Amino acid sequence: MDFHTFANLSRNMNKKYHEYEGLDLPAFEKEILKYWGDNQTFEKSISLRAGATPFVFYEGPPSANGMPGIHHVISRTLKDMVCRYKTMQGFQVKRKGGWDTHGLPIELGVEKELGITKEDIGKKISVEEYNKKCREAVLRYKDKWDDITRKMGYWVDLNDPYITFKNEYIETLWWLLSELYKKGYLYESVSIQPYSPAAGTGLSSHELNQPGTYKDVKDTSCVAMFKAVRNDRSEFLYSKLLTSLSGRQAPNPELFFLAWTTTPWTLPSNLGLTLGPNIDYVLVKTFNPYLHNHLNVVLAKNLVPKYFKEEGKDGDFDAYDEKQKIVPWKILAEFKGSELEGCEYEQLFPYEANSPAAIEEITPGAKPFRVLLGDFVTTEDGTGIVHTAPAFGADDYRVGKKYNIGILTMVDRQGKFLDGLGEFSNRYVKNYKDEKDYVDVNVDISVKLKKENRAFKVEKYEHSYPHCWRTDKPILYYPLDAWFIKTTAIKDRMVELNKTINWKPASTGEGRFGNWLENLVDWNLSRSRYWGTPLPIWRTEERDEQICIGSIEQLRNEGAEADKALGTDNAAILSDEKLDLHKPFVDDIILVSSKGLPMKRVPDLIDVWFDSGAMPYAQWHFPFENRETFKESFPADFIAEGVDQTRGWFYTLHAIACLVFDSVAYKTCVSNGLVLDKNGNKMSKRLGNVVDPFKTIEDLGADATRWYLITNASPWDNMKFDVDGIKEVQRKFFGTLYNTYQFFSLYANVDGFSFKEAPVPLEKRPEIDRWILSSLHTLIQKVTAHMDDYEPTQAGRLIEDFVDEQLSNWYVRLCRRRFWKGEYEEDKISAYQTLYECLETILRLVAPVSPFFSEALFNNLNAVSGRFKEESVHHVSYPKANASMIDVLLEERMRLAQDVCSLVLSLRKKVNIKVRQPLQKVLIPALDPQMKAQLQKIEELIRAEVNVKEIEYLEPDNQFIRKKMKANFIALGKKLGPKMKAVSAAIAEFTQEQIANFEKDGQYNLLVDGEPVILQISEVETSSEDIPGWTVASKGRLTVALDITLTPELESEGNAREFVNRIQKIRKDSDFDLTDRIEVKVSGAEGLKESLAQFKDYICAEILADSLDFLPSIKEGTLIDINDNSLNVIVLKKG
RNA sequence: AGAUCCGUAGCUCAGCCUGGUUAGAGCACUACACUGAUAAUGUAGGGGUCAGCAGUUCAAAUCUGCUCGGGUCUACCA
Repeated sequence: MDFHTFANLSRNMNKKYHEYEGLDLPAFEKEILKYWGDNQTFEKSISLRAGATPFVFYEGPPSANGMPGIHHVISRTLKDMVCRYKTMQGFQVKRKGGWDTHGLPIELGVEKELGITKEDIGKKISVEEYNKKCREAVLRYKDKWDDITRKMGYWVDLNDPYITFKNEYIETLWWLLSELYKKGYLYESVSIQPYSPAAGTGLSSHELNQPGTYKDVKDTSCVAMFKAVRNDRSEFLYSKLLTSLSGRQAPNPELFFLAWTTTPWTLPSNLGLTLGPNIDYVLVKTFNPYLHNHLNVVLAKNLVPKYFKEEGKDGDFDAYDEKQKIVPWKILAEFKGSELEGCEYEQLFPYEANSPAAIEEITPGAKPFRVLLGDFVTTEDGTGIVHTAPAFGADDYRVGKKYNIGILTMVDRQGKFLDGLGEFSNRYVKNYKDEKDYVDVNVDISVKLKKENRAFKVEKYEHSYPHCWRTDKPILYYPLDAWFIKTTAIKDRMVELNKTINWKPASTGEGRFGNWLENLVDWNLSRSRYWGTPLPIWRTEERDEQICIGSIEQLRNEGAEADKALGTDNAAILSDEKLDLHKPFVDDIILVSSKGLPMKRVPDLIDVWFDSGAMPYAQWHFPFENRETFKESFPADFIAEGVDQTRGWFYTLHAIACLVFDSVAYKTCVSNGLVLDKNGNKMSKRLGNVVDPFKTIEDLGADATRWYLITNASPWDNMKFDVDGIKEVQRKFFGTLYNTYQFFSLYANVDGFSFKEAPVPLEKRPEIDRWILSSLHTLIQKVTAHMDDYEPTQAGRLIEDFVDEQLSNWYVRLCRRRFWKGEYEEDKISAYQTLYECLETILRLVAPVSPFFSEALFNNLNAVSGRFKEESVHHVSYPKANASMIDVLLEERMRLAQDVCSLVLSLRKKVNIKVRQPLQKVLIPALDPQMKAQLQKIEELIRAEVNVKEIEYLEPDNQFIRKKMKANFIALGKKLGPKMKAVSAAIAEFTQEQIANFEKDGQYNLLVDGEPVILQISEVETSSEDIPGWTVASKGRLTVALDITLTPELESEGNAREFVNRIQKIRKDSDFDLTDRIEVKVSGAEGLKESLAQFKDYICAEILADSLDFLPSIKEGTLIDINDNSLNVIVLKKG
């Protein structure tokens, strides 16, 4: 393989096209990688486009602390392909790489490695030391990533990547945050967040979505009874009761609200009951199923059947006793949730710690223990009444705040009850400490409620509940301070801008992303971690003054003022050499407020997703540097990542762009699906079904892998990855293309074809050349349209079909003789030029998908022809379709020819006559003049291909063939409607005479169900059914009949052809060169002598023989057999 | 729980948007051919309740609804 030296050679008429020993894709690729490296081919692909319209692409930063997997290869193939395509289309496509370096996975990896937990940070290891470890860990696998990037042929600038932990990067983040702060979009609030008491840490949504965090668990659930206070507000309920008093009912009837919970431990923190304003509720009279006393309860009407058996409805209350299974019940009244708003109830678990006095102390002025209304209430579970503990649920918190019911957090951060809760004090609400004899406090709570006539139903309930993926313990929702971005403020704008984005597939944008935007909540930015971007907010201890820092310069200025006013030593921390905008250093900086008070940084870090979403700005250190570069590269024309990034990177990019710049961040977004194993299972290390991309590329080649990933399924469908599929691509597509190239170079080298002659004008080229060129340009048109539409799968499949079906199996097969026979003159040159153009164009078309193979072969071709001055296929322009070369009729009739040949060959097969045996005639009914004209133009080609002497056409009006008519359903269906069935049946029954009349008149009157129907000839399809006495085959409208009579003349020619075939085999077996002349001696060919003599000239021409002699006998010749005649031949190379 | 994608031959996928009467390809399998591209190619064959049910329609793989199965994402599942 020496193609890469071509650049150093001047063009040379004697230069040969490189011929290969075999197809070894991985070997190709190694050569090409070296070539690209030596020649800076990637860099030049950008610099050569200086001044061209930019096509802006953003690289989503991978995290380099894990190994790259095969799923990374698919999205990167997609990205690379688009960028290469756009480059070839004339755009300048810069691709700045990047690394995501902050965040939880990195921290956890480090903790695992060091064998520590979060609590140890700052104790066993200093924050400084810990962050240093993180910084070392983030780029642990960078080499592997760089390696796969290179080997898969992903062109991205790895020399100057953006790295999210750099001060410059963080400075841009701070600037963005300060912009948000100025707009009032950055605020602090208590929020209810997932929290792991076992680990003592809040959990990010990321952590909550680790595989296996949601587990099905059985919890003790309890329908608690909250006793309504009788007052003016509730009197209307009590009045319903009094009218239905019965004998056994106490004079002071009790009335309860039923509320369900799967977390009874939250009940001591209860402060409200929430009802749906539009939900129907009923007041039901019944008995307590445990204590059997009289009860009156309120619950949602829909849920009555869940708690009351139909048999008990309006049952006999007086006859009830405890042994009875059927509990009688009766609906006394019905009302909307809204009618109950403001009703009060008695606290369920009154203790010291949650006493009204305590509530008043925590939240002065709060009015707890009331009925509230909330839209989130459903009647799918529970009772339609939601027990509301503001501390332990986000909905609860929100509705609680709205009604000012206060907040009680009766559980501490270790997950145990506070003091002052009676027998429950200091008990863990779940078994967080792996205590052997842990008694579930939820059960005890439920038992207590039962005993006190406060539980209506207690049972185990199975549901999926989030667990801390590190400790495997259930999380709880817990109130924590957090900073938010008020994304809800610009929700409508985000929705509006989203509609301008070209999503591939559209459903990701409209459905998944659109819905997400519709249900937007404010972005919780806070993370209580160590390794990440610090929130740049400093404030006084009293929290009455705060500042958001937007640049390093501002921080230095503020720092210097503090140094002056407070005598701090910020200057040391902020010096150029020492500056590090991470913990713990930033936390050591003390600023000064306008009142002269010290301000400390709030301890929070920000969500890492903000890091990546800010990359359009931060990668250029905007606005501190590169203002122009940024302007030219925002927003992106194109991004692509896995669909799992919809709520990740796609969202954060969109949100920040909308918030700060009132713009989209990207115009087109391609989201690819997952890569599953070949059985459709998700790849995971645990299952051991992960595919190693290094091995795949090493074994099978990047090009075949890329081609497979692109063409096997649309990128957004989940793909079942199977290496056998890559092997198929290798064999089928690359093998065929390679063979075609080898075929071309074999003969082009023999004839010295180097495209030095002027192109043969199209009109002078034979039909088949014009056809393949027409098909080629049609292909270019379609492929370009698909590529522009980000539908590479469609484009790739079309190319595959062209290479395999059209170019290789039709054009080359039919044209073989033109390359090896005859002189080097116009027809042959036309063939070379045509095939050359096809190859060259295909290689340019596939270059974005399979960059290596196309580079190698393109350069091989170009090294000889010198048609392009560019040194890489990736620098040349993408082929442009030339409409004047497209001839639709020509393409149509070639399809017709292919069909005719296929039918004739199948007939030959049926009667067992070899293709080498010539036959006299094929009969084809020409159903209309157009069809006949089309067939006549390709007659010669058909005759040669199927080895028949003549083609005879049967005119439309001949009486010879039997015809068949079929309704044209599309045309007739609309016209006839319900009569369709009857008419189509009638048409199918037409006699030959009826058909003939129909064809003659052009229309036909039919009587269907007594009603006349006039059929036009265009409303039916005619085909020939049979030609009596002939062997026929048909496909659609096309029918062919083959004359299978073998005359002695034909047999004789057949013998001659067989003989040629045998001699050719001997030539080949003897390793003769294509051009070697031979002498042939034959003996024992008595039965064939006449045939061979008759076709001697033909035979000699075919086998390049100077003589063909018949001898009485031959010793040591080769014994061959032709049509049951055996003969002995000697084939000698001359000279 | 919600959203979304997917379900067509043993396997990988077309076809569905825009309904039309024998549902196609490739791989694999079987048989027979062909052979100066040969680790290729051709022809033929077997192989399908188009996940299921219901509806709309003269006509449904195709449109609608529901159900089931698989994947993913999301979740404030009380």
